[in-house]
Amino acid sequence: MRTHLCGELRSANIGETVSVCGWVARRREHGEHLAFVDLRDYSGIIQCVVDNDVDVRSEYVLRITGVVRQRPDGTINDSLPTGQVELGECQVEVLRKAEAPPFPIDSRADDVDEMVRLQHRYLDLRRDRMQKNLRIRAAINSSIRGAMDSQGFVEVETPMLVPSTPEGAREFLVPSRKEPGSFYALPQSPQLFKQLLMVAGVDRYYQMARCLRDEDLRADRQYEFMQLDMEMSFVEQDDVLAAVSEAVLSATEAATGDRPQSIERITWHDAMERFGIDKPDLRFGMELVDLTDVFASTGFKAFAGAESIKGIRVPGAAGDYGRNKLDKLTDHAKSLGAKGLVWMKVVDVGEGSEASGFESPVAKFLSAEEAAALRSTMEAETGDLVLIVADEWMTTCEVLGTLRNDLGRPPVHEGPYHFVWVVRPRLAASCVPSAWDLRRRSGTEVRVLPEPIRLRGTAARRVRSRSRSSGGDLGRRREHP
RNA sequence: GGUCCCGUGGUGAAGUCUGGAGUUCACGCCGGCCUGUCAAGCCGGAGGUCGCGGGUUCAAAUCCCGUCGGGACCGCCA
Repeated sequence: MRTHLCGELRSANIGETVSVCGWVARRREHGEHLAFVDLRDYSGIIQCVVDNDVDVRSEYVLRITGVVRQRPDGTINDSLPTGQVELGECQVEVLRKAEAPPFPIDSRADDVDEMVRLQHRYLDLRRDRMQKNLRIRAAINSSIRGAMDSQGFVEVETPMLVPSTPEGAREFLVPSRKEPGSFYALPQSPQLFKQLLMVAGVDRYYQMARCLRDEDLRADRQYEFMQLDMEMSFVEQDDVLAAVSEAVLSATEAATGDRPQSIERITWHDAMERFGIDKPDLRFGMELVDLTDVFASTGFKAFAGAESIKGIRVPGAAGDYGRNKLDKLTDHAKSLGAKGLVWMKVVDVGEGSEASGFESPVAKFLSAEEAAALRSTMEAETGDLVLIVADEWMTTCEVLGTLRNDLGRPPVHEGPYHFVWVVRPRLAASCVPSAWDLRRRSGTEVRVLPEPIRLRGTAARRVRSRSRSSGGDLGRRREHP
């Protein structure tokens, strides 16, 4: 019925007689015997030159047979991949007429109420953006399956109709026909039964699993979503990370066209030290800088004796922050648990300027040596804004980590992606054994490190753009851990 | 379970606080003009139970109460 897709016609096709099928994206009339029809299919748009007495309107389904020809000088459209050519001598066959659509079938529909889009889902999905979403998703799933298959994983689907499990999110319930009053539960996570597969010797299992959770919605949360679930036998942590990394890198390549070199690894402790959060966004700098040594013997009361003093440098931001905004930042820091926030603007040293090189309410409490050491340690330059917190280690890290994200983070979807494994998570909130507050589930294999006593798990989580996107752990499998 | 916001021609908004004729803007739609446009241009036109119900008022899109629908957030989310 057709010889080409609309979006694939190029200069190389000039002179060929082709047939294309698609929907009328737009019609531009120019007089009695000239009109342009933009025909659209999932691959793109091709401009067709037709006689104006042809009765076609928006979203009519057509088959057009014509000759590919170079567009006349001055009429080339660089914003279209097919913009060098057009279809002439067109024979137009109306396959199906259409009513005027309730909303534009292009990017303008992004602003239309979602309920309206859902009422006419077939029109919404006809849009370029939605077509691309469907195809990217398919490509990602395919690449993940390829990566898992090539590493010897066996895809096994686990049951959807199961008994309820006590833990976790609320489950959707399905009434039983044969036993009135009884219900099946739909799995809120796929790992039911998968350990059976390990015990049975399947060795490597995976599943593109649908998860169903009957929890209240949020903008980024749905009742159902997909997870890559996997389980491996006879392995150490490196084996697990390597296997998942392969799937992640393949999926990224499928989605973006670029394959990251690798996924770097950072310990939980380093993540807190450098970024103040256990899911750091590595797309930008502004790392936390430790200043505890700089102020080890300071006379400034707010710093003296603090367990941890750290700072972040906001490049060139001094001019953007007046007293009012800085007061709000300080209040924000306090609401996050800090005792206070010290801000310092970096100014020129020398004639007519602050002798310390800092403009700040607390500059006068710093010695010349401390000011110089602060400046060099922070690698601060004129015009920068330096924010300092002195508190208990965890508080210092978390407060500055939050400020770092608030002040420096790019928009969520701004690439390139920067993946990182966070390993050796801290399992307890306190280092005092009597106050241990276990933060992860009990199945995790625990290694107790000496001096000082800290619990370290073998769990790992993968982070992308500050969002946790995967996690897991090595379970206890030995008689005596 | 809770807090807040929004429902106005097919679409998106303004009008609501401070009541006074269904008023306005952009897009779309219909008709006309137009031979190189490309989210074409110019001229004209049609199209609305202001979500629904009740109340206040001489008068309600506008104020009050209720209700339905949608959204954001809190709780919740191994």
